Amino acid sequence: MTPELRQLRYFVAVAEDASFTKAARRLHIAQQSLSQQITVLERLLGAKLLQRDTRGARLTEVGSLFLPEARAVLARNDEALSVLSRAVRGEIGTLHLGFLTTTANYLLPPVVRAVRERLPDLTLTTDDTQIAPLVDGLGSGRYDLVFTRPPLVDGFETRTLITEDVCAVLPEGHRLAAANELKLADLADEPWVLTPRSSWEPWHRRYDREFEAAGFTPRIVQRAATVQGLLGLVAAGVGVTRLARSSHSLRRSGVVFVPLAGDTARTVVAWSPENDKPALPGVLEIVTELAAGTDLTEAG
Amino acid sequence: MTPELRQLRYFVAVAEDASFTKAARRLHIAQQSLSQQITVLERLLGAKLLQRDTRGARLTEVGSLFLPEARAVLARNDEALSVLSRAVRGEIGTLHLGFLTTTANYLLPPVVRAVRERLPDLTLTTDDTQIAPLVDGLGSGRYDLVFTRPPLVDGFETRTLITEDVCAVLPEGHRLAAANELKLADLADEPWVLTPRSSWEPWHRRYDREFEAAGFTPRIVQRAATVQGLLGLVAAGVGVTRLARSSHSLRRSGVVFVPLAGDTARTVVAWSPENDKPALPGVLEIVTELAAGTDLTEAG
DNA sequence: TAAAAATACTCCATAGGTATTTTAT
DNA sequence: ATAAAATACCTATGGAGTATTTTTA
Repeated sequence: MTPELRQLRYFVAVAEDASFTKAARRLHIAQQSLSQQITVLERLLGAKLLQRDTRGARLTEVGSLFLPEARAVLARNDEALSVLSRAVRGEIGTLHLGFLTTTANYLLPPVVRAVRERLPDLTLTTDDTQIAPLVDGLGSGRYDLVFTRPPLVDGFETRTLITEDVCAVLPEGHRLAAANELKLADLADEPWVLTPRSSWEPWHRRYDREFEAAGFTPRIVQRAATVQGLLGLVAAGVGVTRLARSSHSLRRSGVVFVPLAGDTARTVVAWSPENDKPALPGVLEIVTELAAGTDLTEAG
Repeated sequence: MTPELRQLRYFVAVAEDASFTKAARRLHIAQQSLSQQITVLERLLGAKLLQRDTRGARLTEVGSLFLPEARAVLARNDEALSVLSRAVRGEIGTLHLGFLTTTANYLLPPVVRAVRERLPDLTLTTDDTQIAPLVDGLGSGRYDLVFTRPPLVDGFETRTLITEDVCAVLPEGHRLAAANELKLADLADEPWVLTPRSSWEPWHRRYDREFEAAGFTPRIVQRAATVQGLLGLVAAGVGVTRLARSSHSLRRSGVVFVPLAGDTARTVVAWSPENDKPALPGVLEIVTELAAGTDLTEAG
């Protein structure tokens, strides 16, 4: 049998006060109870720790060798509780961040920097990938927070970080390239390049509604899975497309971005409501403040 | 409130087995009791440590941060118990050795060497002084073991380490200096030098008896408190005295040691029967073996 | 439905309280 | 005679057991 922390605490108290009576007062228990507990402890350990006499109690040699040990066990326990408390407050731990490839470009560096500054003992991992594995990873717990573009799927919480213009993306020299602003309907007769439907159905369902609202069905001449791919096709004159303004940072030559009137795109941070990692709220707070205080699309 | 070691042990067991049922079996308690204790622990700590589902239990993030902490507390406790056990076995601790000045000369180095070799983690302090403070220190606890010459006073345990000849100490050129052996009565008419009675009454009471048995009362012409002092007086021709043969190591010129027939002196190690330092029996054993195996008076 | 954990209850071991005795100065 | 600890006895908290229910794959 091994002692309990309570008994070690009692022993340390008696040793410190060299008196059962004083120690009992300090511990808010009766002297008799303390006396009994120390007796139990000594029997448990198979060693006399204290020499009692009529003026109090003194440590035996074994007791004085054990005292620092008992203190160390209690101190280690305090340390454990302190680590736990930091963990509960979300100051330590690990958070896995996932970025949509197109947003990683400008979002990842300031986000990581801001979090590391405010929560230096929190370990962050980052990853950037396509929308489908991102959402999948959020559901499976591979990511705790993902930075992406809605719509996602039901069952996740989101918070909007950035709202930005959506632009028509035209090859340089295109007849509409000089316009200050366009409407989606202006591009009704253009050849289009878009991402494959399979890349993320929710996006494409929204596109469907928006094209329908603009009164046409786009003639899709080619598909490319990535924004870089789309930009390449536009630059090559294969067709036009429609992208958030910040995508401009991925390719600045051969293409022209013209705002589409009234068309905006949101960048959100999303998480699972079942994810109870204590660091989540704090990091969300940091990220929200960051987005409110700076134009993050400028970072790219 | 802070958890008890038992609860930490339970938590670690569940975490290791990822199952309340398996852990409960291993801990020899019912699953229901274990479940209840972990619930209490979690409420106590204000944190969910384990995520339960139908196939067992997994650590939450907070739980996995706390697990190594809990293990560390338990490990520190084991360490404390191991230190205690070494203390009880007398392998660690401090022992204060006191040597009678005249014996320190040849006894201290081999004793300290032998103890340090067999009990390397035992701290020894050594001191050499006159018989009176030595015996006083043994009673007050300032010394745990003293190496001295009997008789002491009642109330101490002793073990004989060395028995050696007692010699008449004569100045060089004395008329009896060439004898192989003398009797105490042969020195009845000599002028004597002795230690002061006040230095240690029990010795002097024995001297009284021995001189009486030899049929004379010595004519004491001078007193000196130390053996070195007596030897100086003898060398100066002031008088003769009587000392253990090993005292020869303190002064080899100007004096002659002639064995006194049938007269022996013992060197003992003494301790208080109230002294319960665990290291005492082991050190006594070592010292006794040392004395049995070597002629310690040769060391001087 | 099956396997695991949670809940409800019961029991009893023991921490802690009160009264008193013992011990050493 | 006093001050401290030990002892004896009582109470009640809570640890552990048994029976049962709940939950989820």
